[in-house]
Amino acid sequence: MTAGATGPTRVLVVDDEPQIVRALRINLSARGYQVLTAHDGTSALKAAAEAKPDVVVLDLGLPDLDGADVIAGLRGWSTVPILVLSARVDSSDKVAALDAGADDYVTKPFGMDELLARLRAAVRRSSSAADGEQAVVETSSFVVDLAAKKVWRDDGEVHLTPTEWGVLEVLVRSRGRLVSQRQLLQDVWGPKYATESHYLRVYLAQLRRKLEPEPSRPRHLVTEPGMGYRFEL
Amino acid sequence: MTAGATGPTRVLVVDDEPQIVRALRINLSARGYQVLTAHDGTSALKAAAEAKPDVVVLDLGLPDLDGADVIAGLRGWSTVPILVLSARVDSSDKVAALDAGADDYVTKPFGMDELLARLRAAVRRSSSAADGEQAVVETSSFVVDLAAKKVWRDDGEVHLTPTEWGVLEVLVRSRGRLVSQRQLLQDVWGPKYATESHYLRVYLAQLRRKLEPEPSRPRHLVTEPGMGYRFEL
DNA sequence: GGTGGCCGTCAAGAGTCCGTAAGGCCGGTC
DNA sequence: GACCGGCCTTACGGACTCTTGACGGCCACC
Repeated sequence: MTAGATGPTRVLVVDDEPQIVRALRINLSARGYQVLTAHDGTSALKAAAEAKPDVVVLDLGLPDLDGADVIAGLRGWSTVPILVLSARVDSSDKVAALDAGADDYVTKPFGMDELLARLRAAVRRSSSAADGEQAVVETSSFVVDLAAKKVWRDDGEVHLTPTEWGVLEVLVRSRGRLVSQRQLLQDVWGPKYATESHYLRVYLAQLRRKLEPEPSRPRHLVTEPGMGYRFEL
Repeated sequence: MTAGATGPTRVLVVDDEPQIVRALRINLSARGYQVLTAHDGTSALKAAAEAKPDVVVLDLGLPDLDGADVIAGLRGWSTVPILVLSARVDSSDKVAALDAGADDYVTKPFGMDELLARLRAAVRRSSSAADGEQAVVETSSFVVDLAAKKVWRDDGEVHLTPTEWGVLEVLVRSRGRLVSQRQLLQDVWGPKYATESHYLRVYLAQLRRKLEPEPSRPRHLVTEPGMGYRFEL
């Protein structure tokens, strides 16, 4: 549940050893991450500023800048999670990096499984922290705030019942995509109700009456006959 | 979930080896942390619910519960940083713990310097995430000072009982957003009370009587039937 | 042209949830 | 030992919501 903008998680990999970069790129891409790379501290700072990655994997042994300087350079304007990679096992190096603002420290050689798990942990933390900020979806006739659980129309706030919310939330969360009746029923009413498609007719009608400008000709809560329902902006 | 502002950082140390507990207690206390301890998973969950520590140091080799269960038990209601301590170096253990919701993983034997640095990093993250909150919140009919734990109305200071304050604090901290009954109960009474929703009816009524101009027609402490409660400015 | 499936609409009873008030229990204080 | 404040529990009336059934329109297929 990354904040606001959907899409793949962007990882900036900073290392001057091509083998490491290559191994990380392969493993991360295979798991659906979008991978950006930099080979020295200067270009890393530049890339971070331009691409705004969701997490940074940073090797400390860079040719141009000291590792602590790179961390400081990032921390000056960003709270992006930084996962430090280093060949140095000395604890004073770890302490220095962590106190400079790194989020985690992994020593080379590292297990790819462990690195990926630590990466997941770092991303999970930062996304849940930023949660509740950008959960607002806007259409031409109404506005949905998923975090606050509120809906507005031009003429003011609209009150929804819990079940109405359940249905709307599932649809809005997969905006644009088709949601099957079965899926919708299971998410809102539970697995036992997967075939009670009558419920959907009742509640979709209710939502349209409250939200659509012309309830009989819905533009945002659309029926796909025989398949399911779709929320369109 | 980090407690307001003041006071020393509270660390909950969970380990069944007295030597480790003792070493951590000495080192942490010397650096100004307030140390709580538990020697098994059950009492750890209980202590966490009651004392609301700012960070948890958790050994995985506990006598009663599996480490993953302890993590899951905490993550069910809290986002407190969890730093796992373990003798197992196998990477699958690390992956399991991190994916269960742990924030960091340190293998025994560990360097105290490194552990402290990782602890600082974990605390720094969670406190900066909770940062940017205003300590004083003002509505049209009363004023709440979260740091001082005080409330005023036009006609002077209002005395709240500890439980009343707990409820109000959770609601004010997520102002505007809906707080589910479950969330509210878990934050104020602890995870075991997640279904005792009649507590909320009683205490919300009490708060309204003390704070709302028209207790029977609340404007700031609003009920969303079937879903939860919401604090509005 | 008929028929059956699928969807939308409406209405009513059953059931759930909420607000309110009052009483008992416990621990602290004088 | 009596008092008191705070917390938990219980009961009840009322409002709202969910569920359910019936009916009509639309379309595709026979």
